[in-house]
Amino acid sequence: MERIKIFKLLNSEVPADQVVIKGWIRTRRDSKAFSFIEMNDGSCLRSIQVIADNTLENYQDIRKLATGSAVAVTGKMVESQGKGQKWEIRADRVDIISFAPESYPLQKKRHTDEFLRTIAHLRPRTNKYGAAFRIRSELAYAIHKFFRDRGFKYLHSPIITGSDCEGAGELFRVTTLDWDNLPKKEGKADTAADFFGQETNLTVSGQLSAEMFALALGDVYTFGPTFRAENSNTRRHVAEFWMVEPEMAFCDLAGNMDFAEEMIRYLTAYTMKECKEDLELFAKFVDKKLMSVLENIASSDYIRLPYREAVEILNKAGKKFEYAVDYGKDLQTEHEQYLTEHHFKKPVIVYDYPKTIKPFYMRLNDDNETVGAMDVLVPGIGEIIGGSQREERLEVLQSRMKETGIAEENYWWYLDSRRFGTVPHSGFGLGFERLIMLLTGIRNIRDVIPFPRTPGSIEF
RNA sequence: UCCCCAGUAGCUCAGUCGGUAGAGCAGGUGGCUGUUAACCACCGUGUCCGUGGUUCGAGUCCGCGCUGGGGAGCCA
Repeated sequence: MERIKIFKLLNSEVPADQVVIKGWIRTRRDSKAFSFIEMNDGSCLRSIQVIADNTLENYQDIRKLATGSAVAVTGKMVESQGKGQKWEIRADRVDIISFAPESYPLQKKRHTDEFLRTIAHLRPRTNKYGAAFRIRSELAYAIHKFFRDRGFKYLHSPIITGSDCEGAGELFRVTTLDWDNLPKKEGKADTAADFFGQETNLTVSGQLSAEMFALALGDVYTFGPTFRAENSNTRRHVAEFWMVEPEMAFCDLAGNMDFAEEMIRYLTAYTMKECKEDLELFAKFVDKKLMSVLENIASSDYIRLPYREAVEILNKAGKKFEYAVDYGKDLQTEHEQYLTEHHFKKPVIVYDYPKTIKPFYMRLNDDNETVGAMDVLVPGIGEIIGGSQREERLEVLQSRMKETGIAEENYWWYLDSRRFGTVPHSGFGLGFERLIMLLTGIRNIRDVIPFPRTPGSIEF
């Protein structure tokens, strides 16, 4: 008989004569005449209750089943006599697939997130992490659906790159050179002898590739892993994370902001609808205000605020910041928090930043002083999206590269796009893990990615 | 990288003024009950993160280190 998933059984309207379920035991409660077994197969948050009668031939072994053991149960699904659940399985057979000994680290009680990080290979078996990673999976699907419904093409941008896009942080070097016997040239590693004949790194952004394809396919997006070798130790940073980067031809900054807002709203509403049960766990145990936060993000209009006005608001705030608010400096965490959590109490899109604090590819505004950049800031997380209208004018781009010390010869192909049929275009990057944090209320990024990579830590 | 905090049983923690450690949960045994992270009784559990020092004596005080966490910077 074919196995049926618990998710399907629990949502059934009618009883079933014979079903087979396979999963892991969460807890067992024994009676004189029978045992209650809570079984979970990961298909949903809820477990199903199995009644194992003491007349079963292997009942003595069943009594030894501890939390974490794997079993296959064949039986009838009937209405539960007890309170607390609609259905339960009356077992005709309980086949033990494997035992989990008492050394199984997960107990039927709450563990700290810190402890669970040390057993990241087992934590998806807990309610909380199971829910988080089901939501992660649903969100990945929702992202593809969102773009596909809007005619976007999915671009696979390279993971190994020779270019240092936007100098966005430290890079991970990729090499096949023998580190114990490094070929040298003039005292330095001879990168010409390396696999690609030059220095190569893991990508920090697929943006430049995406721009090339936006100017061919119209609207594209990338969605894949990204790497930053920054030595940052915060609850919002990991060295390997996933980024969503749409790039849209014939789109200006206003269109870019509209699209970013639409996307976050869509993904929030999608999660509220499709991940209801799992979300309720977070609303109950992680962040009591989660549902009203999500409601706010899904339905309110986001504030649009030029950088200059943001600085004015902060200066008039009458609040003493640790870092002074100064036109020409980037907004600090405390400034972003003030705007999103105190002043507006909703997502804020800050745009038109001074060119001095932004990379070369952002479009220069007519004031010759600011660029068409935009950051979406959300309460609790801070920057979740960073994007811009790209500089499509060849000469302006070239002079910006000169100003910022970027060598043109490495970007000849990028400049080609401005030589041949250049058009206004825009795009942004959304941190996938930060989105999951926002939607679940989980406070640490290490808890929304299966196996987090942080400085000095890559156990799994 | 900087600042702050923490590290005691498998897990979560307590440990007073410096006198060699104890609760709950988990585990084991028995009982009871259509139970709900069940309940009751009994049983076992320690490199007190490491290292050096102060002291008659250090889980406790001091130095250094390691690990974890929070905050900042950088950013998504």
